[in-house]
Amino acid sequence: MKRGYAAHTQKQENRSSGTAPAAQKKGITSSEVQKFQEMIYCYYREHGRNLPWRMTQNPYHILISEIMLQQTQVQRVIGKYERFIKIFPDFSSLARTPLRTVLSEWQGLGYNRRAIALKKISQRVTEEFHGNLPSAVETLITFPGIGKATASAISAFAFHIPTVFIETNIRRVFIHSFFRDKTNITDAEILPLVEKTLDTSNPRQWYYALMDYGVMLKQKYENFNKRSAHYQKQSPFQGSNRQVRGMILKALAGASSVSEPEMAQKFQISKEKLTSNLIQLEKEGFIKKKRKKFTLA
DNA sequence: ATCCCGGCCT
DNA sequence: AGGCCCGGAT
Repeated sequence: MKRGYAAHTQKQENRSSGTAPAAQKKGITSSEVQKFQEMIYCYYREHGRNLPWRMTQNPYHILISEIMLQQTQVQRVIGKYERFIKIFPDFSSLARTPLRTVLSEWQGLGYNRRAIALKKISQRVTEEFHGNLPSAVETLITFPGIGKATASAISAFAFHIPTVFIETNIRRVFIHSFFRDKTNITDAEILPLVEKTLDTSNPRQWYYALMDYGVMLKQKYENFNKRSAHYQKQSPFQGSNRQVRGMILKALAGASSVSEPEMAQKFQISKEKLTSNLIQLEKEGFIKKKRKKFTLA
């Protein structure tokens, strides 16, 4: 956990307190803002994580990392990220790569529709934006697989724009620091605090610090996010369609084509369940059926 | 069992 | 607002 941090993190000495005047409107004083920033940055100086996608300003690399990191733990992304950007070095490369090749590389990350989204994003960036990823949140959210959190993160990390957003680590920090004895906390309540405490002089570093602090809180305490109004338990994986879809795509990524009976034999699930999942995957553009055999699209 | 630097569809 | 989409590490 203890590790050196990148050179850019040392620039924090002379950051301005540009958010201070606005902070006094809603229940948090400028001195409270300053104290909070000090605490977060103090932890970051000691324990900040040095992650591969934090070493770059390349919008393509940051996009890949942000999509991979959606509901996927850092440790699992690290290995995949470096290999992925080596094999597909830029937007045009990913845009012209067959989906089956991308999906093969995606194996193990989960939520495979993200691979389709990345390819579509790459195609549109290549065709419509001359290979340059837009920097504005309002534009980024028009791409498939990019919602408000991912768009804001990309905008802050790749373009140094002081966007305001919440993801799971940020949420945990604010619940812990500002809503100690409250339950059912909505993101709408948290968002103004995110805005008021944001270090607008270096949003990239600030959000890195905030997230690292949130990771620490989770390791050290119970998960405060259970007090979020948006918290919900995940449905069981065993026996789910997610499991079946994963098995199908894994089988097709490892072979040129597989028939439905072959899959039924291998997976040991009901024919109805297999068929409905195959149909759904075909509808979503993952797979194709040719002469009774299925292949990746 | 629980969670992950969420998005999308209904 | 609530359900679903993946898979692995703890």
